Amino acid sequence: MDYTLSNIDSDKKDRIINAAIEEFSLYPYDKASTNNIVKNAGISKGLLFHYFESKQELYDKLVGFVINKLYNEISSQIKWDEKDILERIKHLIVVKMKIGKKYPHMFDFIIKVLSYKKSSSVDDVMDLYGKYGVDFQVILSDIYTKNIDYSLFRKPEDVQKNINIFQWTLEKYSEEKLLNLSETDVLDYDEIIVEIDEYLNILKSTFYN
Amino acid sequence: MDYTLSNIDSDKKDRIINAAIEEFSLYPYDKASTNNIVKNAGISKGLLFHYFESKQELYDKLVGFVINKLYNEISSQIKWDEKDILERIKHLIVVKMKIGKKYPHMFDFIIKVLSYKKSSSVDDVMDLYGKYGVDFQVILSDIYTKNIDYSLFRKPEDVQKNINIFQWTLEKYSEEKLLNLSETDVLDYDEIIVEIDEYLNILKSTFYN
DNA sequence: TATCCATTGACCACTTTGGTCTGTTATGAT
DNA sequence: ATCATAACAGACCAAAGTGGTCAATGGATA
Repeated sequence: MDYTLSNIDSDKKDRIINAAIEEFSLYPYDKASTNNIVKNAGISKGLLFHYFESKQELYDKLVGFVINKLYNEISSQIKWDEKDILERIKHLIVVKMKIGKKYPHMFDFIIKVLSYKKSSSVDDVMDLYGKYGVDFQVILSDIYTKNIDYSLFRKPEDVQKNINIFQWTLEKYSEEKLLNLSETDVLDYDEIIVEIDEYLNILKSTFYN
Repeated sequence: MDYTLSNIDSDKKDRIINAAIEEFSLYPYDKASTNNIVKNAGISKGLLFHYFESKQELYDKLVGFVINKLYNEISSQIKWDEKDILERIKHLIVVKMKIGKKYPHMFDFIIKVLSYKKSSSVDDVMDLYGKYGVDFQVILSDIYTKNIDYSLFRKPEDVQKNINIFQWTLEKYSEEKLLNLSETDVLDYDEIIVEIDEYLNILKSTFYN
């Protein structure tokens, strides 16, 4: 399976991918329109079906591409030697925001895919899902557990709930940040990290020793 | 304007409302299908257009009905004499969960409506939005500010961020609770309140004097 | 019996659907 | 220069879906 869709010219490829991701993240498979995709990608109907033999194949390849991309992006950027779970979460949030800025609908798309999980008829993609979808979710959970120093917490009996508070706080923070963003806005990550750090300090000073 | 849609038989009314809310919360106006609505409501096409003269009127009346319903439900159940913001938020969350259980898609629907805010051509509904949509958002903000005792906070300089942490934590909690719920499940509110109280205790003991 | 209105679903004109096909242009090897 | 092959366009197709209509039915009330 070709995760990169590399036989297509790079610029056009990005336009197709982005248009398709947007369409499939906006609407469920049946309501997603290939007409919209070609319109937004700025290509002809014929070309789309020259590259992909059907709407289904386009969708399947897209899932493969996106899961692969996210997996690589996240796993390569997480600092596994960081033992403080708050720093881990912060790092994940920033990575997610960066990806979300470049591919605005990638996360919506993959969340939809993983939650529906409706079996694809194409074996190749089920394999792919088994291979990467599972790994993808494993790595997400590893971030919160692997090599974490739980002795930092003031109250050992509340560790799980504390972690939830950490996670929920930072997730909502980034959601709201991305939500109030117009198309052309540029994210100032330094500024964001400063703001996140303020929350981190509050959380650390109250929940850690 | 008839907020109750009361000329329709109550049982059938609920089915139509729920089916329409679901369809409009799932898809944007153009992609929402009246065929789906009548199918899910278990009525004939003719009957829908007997009650509502067009798809647009159905949508407009629905917006009025839902905003009115939410406004009344929330404003009547909030305890305005409660000075602890955490208790306020907790109460709001529980109310939201109860509404979300009876009308599963009402909140998705209204969030979509309020965020798009695309001007309706029907004056009546713009008035309605001006009247209730604004009030609705005012009341939501009042919950977090009106008659709140801020002296409870340990660190006065962090009050706003602390409140954000409270809000985000409890919102995410309820979102996840409702998300992992199958259609037939019954919500045990006593149990939920116990669980929320555990979070409240943690937050109070760390952020309050 | 006559009136009335809720209710049905076949039906309409129109749009949109995924996909095809023929033709044209660009590329690049010989 | 030639020829093959790929890239690309867009008119076109049958099929499905769209919002909306309307004559017909059935049940209730007077």
